[in-house]
Amino acid sequence: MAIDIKVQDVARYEGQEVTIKGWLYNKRSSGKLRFLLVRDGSATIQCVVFKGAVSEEVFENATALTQESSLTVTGTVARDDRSKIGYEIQVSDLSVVQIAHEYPITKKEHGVDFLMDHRHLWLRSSKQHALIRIRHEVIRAAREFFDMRDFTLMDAPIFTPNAAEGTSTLFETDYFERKAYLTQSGQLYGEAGAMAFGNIYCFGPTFRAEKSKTRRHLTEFWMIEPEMAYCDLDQDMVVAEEFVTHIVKSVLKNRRPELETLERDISKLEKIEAPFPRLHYDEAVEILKKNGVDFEYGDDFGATDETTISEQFDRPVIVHHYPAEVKAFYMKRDPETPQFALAMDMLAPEGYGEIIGGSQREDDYEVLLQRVKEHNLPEEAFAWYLDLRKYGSVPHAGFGLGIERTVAWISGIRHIRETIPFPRTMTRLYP
RNA sequence: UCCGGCGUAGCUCAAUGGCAGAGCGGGUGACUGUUAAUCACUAGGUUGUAGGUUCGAGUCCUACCGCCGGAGCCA
Repeated sequence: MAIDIKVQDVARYEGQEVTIKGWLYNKRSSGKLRFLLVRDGSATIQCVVFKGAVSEEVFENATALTQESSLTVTGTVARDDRSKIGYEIQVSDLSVVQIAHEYPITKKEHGVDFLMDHRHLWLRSSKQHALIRIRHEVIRAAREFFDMRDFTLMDAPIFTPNAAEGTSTLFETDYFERKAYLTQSGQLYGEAGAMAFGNIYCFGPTFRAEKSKTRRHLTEFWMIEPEMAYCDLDQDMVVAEEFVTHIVKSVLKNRRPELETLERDISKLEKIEAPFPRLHYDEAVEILKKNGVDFEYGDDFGATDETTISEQFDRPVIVHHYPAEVKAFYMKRDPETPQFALAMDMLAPEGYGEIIGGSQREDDYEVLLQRVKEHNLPEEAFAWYLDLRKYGSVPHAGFGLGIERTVAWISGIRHIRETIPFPRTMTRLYP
């Protein structure tokens, strides 16, 4: 009796009769032979149908199979040096589940728009398969990191009544005759969690209505955001660099074949080790000046500035102490140099840009109230947030890591849209 | 929102202002070891839309639509 197996486990069944359930990835033929490349989601294996070894009906069925038809195959696992995975299956029986219609994605090249229109099918191809599995590992490792350190998972709401940093980039929705906005960040709620549990993290989708059309932007992206009570900026940076190191090491350990499928230069990832270089804003500006960049002191860094800075290092770099003027209202100012915020950004190497943004939060009630007013934010909407400073306020800090940018960097792919199953951009809402 | 590029067969692309083509995919057939198999035959077109210039427009001009890349903003 044949055993049901997953293709990835095929080596354990050499010489045995097995059954695999999958889809036809490709088919080649030569006279009385049919070579069926069958994928089952775990891996792909070549199944050889020889006319003399099967019934006439089975051979006819094998001949009639179209690309992506679903089928089950029974046969003997045999070692074969010509196979990329070392094994193939000599077919004894085969049954067709469904003959696929003409499959739109062919073995030849396709344009991005066409592939994105067929994203639901494109996910079956080897490169997309590898990317989604690396994404899974990044998320698994990220949660593992905080779980191991006894952080409590406390997710933030998606519908929010107000904005953390201005309303211009918010998606507005109808909420029973009121307005609600899709969240841009779980952070403010995370701060409530930190005061309740000490250390928490939240993980979920966030939404930005920015009219950005670059390879680093999505309108819907996933963010993991720890928030820690009794934590200052220095401790925040230590957690951030250990966190990113853990994620990279996990992907190297558990998803090496996928990195190879993507032809990632693995040696670059092997250099990622905490501590990361840290630059005060002033030092980062110095680097820009040295490289002849035209930069106005006091501004935030643009995309090309970030690339110039990160190119100086072979691992992620943390820039801290940004001018308070360009940063969010909730960030605490450095008591010794109040023109700077206790903020930090982590820039990924190889020009992948900012993957982490974080800060120590303002913990003084009067100062925070003043900031809310200065930024013309509705005071009543932030009453609950201000409460956190009235009832046992403590120094606290946190950060957010963008999953898709992290996956893009680790995978070495150019565009962020392939790092999420169904990307949402300014121009893409289908499928 | 601004700047730049592209739009021709199901897909990827050709075509000096002068007969609209190839490869892949589809169909039919050949082949006992193929690796994006190969070979032969075959079907497949309102050249993004609307105007304009011209004897003649896929090609030149104008507008619009769609997509791509970048800037700003950000993770």
